[in-house]
Amino acid sequence: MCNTAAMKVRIKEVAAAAGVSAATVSKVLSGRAAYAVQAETARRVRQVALDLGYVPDVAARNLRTRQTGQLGVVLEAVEPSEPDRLLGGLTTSGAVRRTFDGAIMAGLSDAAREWQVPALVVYPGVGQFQTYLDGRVDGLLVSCNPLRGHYLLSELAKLPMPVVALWTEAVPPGVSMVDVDHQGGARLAAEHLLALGHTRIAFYGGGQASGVEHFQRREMGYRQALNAAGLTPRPAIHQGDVLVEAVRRGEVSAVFAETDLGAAAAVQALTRAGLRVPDDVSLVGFDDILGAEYIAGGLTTVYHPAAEMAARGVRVLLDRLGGAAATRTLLPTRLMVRRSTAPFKIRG
Amino acid sequence: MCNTAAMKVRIKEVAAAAGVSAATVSKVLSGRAAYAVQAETARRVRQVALDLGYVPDVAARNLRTRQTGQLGVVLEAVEPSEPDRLLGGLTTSGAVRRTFDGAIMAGLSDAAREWQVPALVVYPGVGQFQTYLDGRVDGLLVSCNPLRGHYLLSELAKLPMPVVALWTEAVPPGVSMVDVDHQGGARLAAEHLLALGHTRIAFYGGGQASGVEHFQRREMGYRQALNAAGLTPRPAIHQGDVLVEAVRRGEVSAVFAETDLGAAAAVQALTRAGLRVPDDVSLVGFDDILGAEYIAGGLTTVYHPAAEMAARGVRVLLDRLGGAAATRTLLPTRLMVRRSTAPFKIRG
DNA sequence: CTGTTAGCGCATTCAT
DNA sequence: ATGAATGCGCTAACAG
Repeated sequence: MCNTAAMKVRIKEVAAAAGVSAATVSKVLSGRAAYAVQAETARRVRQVALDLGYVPDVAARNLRTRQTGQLGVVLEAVEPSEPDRLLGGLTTSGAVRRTFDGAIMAGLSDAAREWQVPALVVYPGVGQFQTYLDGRVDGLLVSCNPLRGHYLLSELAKLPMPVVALWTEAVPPGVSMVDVDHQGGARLAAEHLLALGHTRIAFYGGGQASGVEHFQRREMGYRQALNAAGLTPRPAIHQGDVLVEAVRRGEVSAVFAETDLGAAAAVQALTRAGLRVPDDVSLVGFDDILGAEYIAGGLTTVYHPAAEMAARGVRVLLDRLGGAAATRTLLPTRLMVRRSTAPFKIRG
Repeated sequence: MCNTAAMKVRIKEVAAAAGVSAATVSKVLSGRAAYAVQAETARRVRQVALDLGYVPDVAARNLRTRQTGQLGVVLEAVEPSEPDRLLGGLTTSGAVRRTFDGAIMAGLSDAAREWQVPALVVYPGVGQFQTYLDGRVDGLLVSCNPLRGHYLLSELAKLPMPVVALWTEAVPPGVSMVDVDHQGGARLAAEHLLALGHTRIAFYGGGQASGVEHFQRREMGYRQALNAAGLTPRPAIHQGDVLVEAVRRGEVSAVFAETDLGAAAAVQALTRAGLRVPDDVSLVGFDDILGAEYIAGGLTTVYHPAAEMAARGVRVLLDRLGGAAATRTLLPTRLMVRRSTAPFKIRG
């Protein structure tokens, strides 16, 4: 039976209805055994609280206990009017990060549910970092913008609360970090192409020049795999027409694109030039974006565990709140083999 | 100068340092002119507060004022273990809604920033709807899952706080609603094809059977446009091979796909059958998803203003908190003409 | 115009 | 094992 009147019930009313004091109600509902309330009393209090639809007032509790159990979420992606910018040689927009943020929120929510976090608090503006001292949250999860995360992080690190950075490996001391293993994922992609017999493998993307940490790591992984196979990686290709020429000349039989969107752009350039994937050239992407199964009839790509990363971030933050030291975590990726890669064969 | 020690400063300390009472500090920082504090005193107080890095404690303020200024966000999409399901005849996964939720969060954040909402509160589990009575939020924004939104909404409508539903038109009385004009968008798509001279236009998707409100509206818009042109809409096509056959037989020269993902699937089926877009058949999608410019070399589609919808939701909720009545809003869409549509011509 | 007083609702002493 | 008293930090009402 729940009170359908929906008027808010106070602890005093529960106490009165149960014939005990407010203190006892508080003790019972705290759930802590240390308080030692008689079993029968506890049962009755719980029943009455349920009947009355009692929900403890969070503001009062937070004021009293000086903590909230709430975790703050800083989504840099949702900063105002992010200009379109060049990523991996491709013009993309805020849409990329919005997609990413959805996965982040899903992961955070799942983990919060699992670990009984009562609420996630999203501050709309990053604003003054002092804002985070308003007592709304006990700790902070920061989904970093690769292009700007570092300055913000160094500010947030000064706060007297634990901070966990997501999606970057470059964090100040004392800040925990959870990132996807971009380098390892890139290695997986390149090794897949090597295993198919390809030796002329190009990296298609913005390369080091883009200045994006993740993309640099992806390129490093690619180079690492080729080096390990005794091959000399060729310089990254940034433009579709250059790629087309290289394939035409037989200099390239397989391509690892920095991102799935980059792979889609590559497919478009190749297709317009009359080249086919995977018949004329094999192609691997990175991210496994929505729709990847429709790129080149099914893009082989590296799954990017964004939601899992966020979920892990919650766990890491809770551990820190429990007294653990700052940690560094790299999440493994997974190769999704589809139809855009094929064994190497001499072109006829 | 800001206090780098980051120890929390209380209102009393600000008051002492400024040589006034705590009440005066409160009045000054409230910003309300009604309190009439002497200009010089106010200036001094503000300066001291800044110097000391004073940030008012939210828990205390909320307890005293009995409100928080915070808006609750219910993202049904991020419920646990959403199973993959059939949407519009296509198997999609939580990835679809994650993408959507990212846009929602971006829109909410932008609007919250603009309208000075201090924080958005995301409850991890939908749980008991009574939970929302915990005093964390003054009102609720509900991003509805088209397949389950209605039951939850009817529960939330009972809460003694304003509720704004996003992404559904079917709301209980007293609940405000903001949705995208799916029907109008579909009309735009169909009218575009009609204007290009097409008369044999198919609807590709799950159709009424899918039970998804939005898709039903999209199909209705399509039928409306065809009827208005004096044409009789043919039954929706749900499967790629059926579509291929219809095109081959010349029964269909243009397709309006329920979603961009559906359009991508159509492209795949058509391409495999040797049919080309737009040479053999024109194609319009809906949603303008990330990567739409790479579908069929650039998919003509209807832009789905998810972020704008969310932003409007914030405004609507704030108005309700200000005393306004519940409202219903439909957001206009926009046709994105790219390269997948071409004028009708007899096939050679 | 400014200060004093009095709680908001709860969790925690410390008595009993 | 339970209850009375206390105060978390702030703002609203009132007095001066």
